[in-house]
Amino acid sequence: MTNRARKSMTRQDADSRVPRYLQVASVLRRRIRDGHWAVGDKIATLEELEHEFDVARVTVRQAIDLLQGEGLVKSFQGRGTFVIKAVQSNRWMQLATDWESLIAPIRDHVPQVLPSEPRPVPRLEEDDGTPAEAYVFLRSVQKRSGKPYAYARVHIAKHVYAQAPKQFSTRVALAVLSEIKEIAIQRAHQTVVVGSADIEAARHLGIALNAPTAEARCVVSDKGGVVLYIGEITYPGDYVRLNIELIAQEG
Amino acid sequence: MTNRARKSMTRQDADSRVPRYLQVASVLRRRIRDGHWAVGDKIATLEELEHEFDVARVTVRQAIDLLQGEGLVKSFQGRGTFVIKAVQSNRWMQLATDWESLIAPIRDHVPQVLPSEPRPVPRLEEDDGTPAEAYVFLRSVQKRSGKPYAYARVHIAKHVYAQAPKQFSTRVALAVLSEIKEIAIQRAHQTVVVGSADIEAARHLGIALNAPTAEARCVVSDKGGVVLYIGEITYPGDYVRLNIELIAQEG
DNA sequence: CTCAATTTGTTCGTATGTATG
DNA sequence: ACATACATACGAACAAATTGA
Repeated sequence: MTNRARKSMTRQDADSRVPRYLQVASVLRRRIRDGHWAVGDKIATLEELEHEFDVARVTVRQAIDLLQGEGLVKSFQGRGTFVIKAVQSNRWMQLATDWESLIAPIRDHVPQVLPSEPRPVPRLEEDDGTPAEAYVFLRSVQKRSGKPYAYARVHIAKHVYAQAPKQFSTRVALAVLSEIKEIAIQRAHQTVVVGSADIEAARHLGIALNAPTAEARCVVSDKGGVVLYIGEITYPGDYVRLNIELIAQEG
Repeated sequence: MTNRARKSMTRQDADSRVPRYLQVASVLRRRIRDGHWAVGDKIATLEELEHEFDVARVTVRQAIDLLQGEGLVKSFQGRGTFVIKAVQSNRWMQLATDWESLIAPIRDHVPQVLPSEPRPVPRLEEDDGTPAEAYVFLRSVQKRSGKPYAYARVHIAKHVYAQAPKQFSTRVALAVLSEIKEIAIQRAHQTVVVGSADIEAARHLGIALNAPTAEARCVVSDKGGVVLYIGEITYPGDYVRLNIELIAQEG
């Protein structure tokens, strides 16, 4: 590698061994997605991009060839490279921030249940509550128009599961849970972190190993503080969006 | 590439051109981080990993060499590879879900203000409110023990900025905003999505181009529905954590 | 119409990285 | 550790198409 290339590297070196042309490609893809360049626009010239990213001509080309393969842009000799397609309109799987809006949209979803052996209950955190005596473990994939958008690993307290076993294996667990009259939910909370796809998640969501994901962990407990439900749900990173009202609008 | 390797690839092919040994390394790193293997534990054998990831032995070694370079594990001929260091304890920069807990922790933070030319106000969405007449644009980086954890681009309505210009250039804008008595905040909301670092963000946060990030967009408006503040804040993905109470616990 | 500037397309040689068996 | 194949990345030079003066 030349000195010039080295110079532009900082301490991200270690992580940043992702091929340069892929890095460049994603930045360009993002600019198109974010409307920096609209459909019909001419994007920056090879030379400009060369300088901006401090890479060789051929490397920029390689990136643009990728986008061209995706049908996003088209290059014309002597004229430039033009955006010919907008990207992703069906984005955003809304992640809920309150119980009702969490349940409502998934009430009628039909998860595709995956075969699963029992799995030890994930460690509960201080705050979560006290564990139930036994749990049933379920795994499923949720799809929307054929595309998977969520991979769920769910533990349900055995005595809860027993009240509607068929329901739990054909519908979204949280929806079922919310409908069982016999149980009184005292608390439900959710933690969301940015993660990256492990082998399982990559397979079930059809994304690359290590692709960015949002990992939600939802815990529901009853009046006694007993944890009834623990759901770990992985979403592809580019689907998820969270809306949070910090100070709510009045009327 | 051999047939064997090809076989294990699905449609993620396109994205998954990231070198295999890097993919393997991150998965292993993650397992250690998540406690799948604790300090002192022997991790899976080369042979097991070979089969799990369907790569050649040398490729697994390459991944393990990386971790060894990071001081995470150590291999012993004839014995196996052992975890010798836990990873990341100071994780989690809590992202707030209500106004008070958003403000409180950053009240005393001292942002490092970056030079910046004026920038057009980002497009407001339907829901956001009506724009003010003019905005002041500020950029800053927030650090914690030397490490940057947030890169902020902020627009503040000019008439608000004018009430405490010095404050705004030395303290976190939201904190200042919340203290100005003359203005009545009617609404504040925040949107969080999973993104990836562009050139700017990568530079200021010291992470790799395209590394996963959390992108928060916070909008504050006054009684008249005029937008006083628009903050776009980028966090490194592995710092951010959101806690959401869906059904709050009572006393 | 010609000329120069701009911009993409193509090719060569070289070096290093990745991955297999 | 070795031999092999292919991918990534650089720089540089030149070709070909387009545009506008």
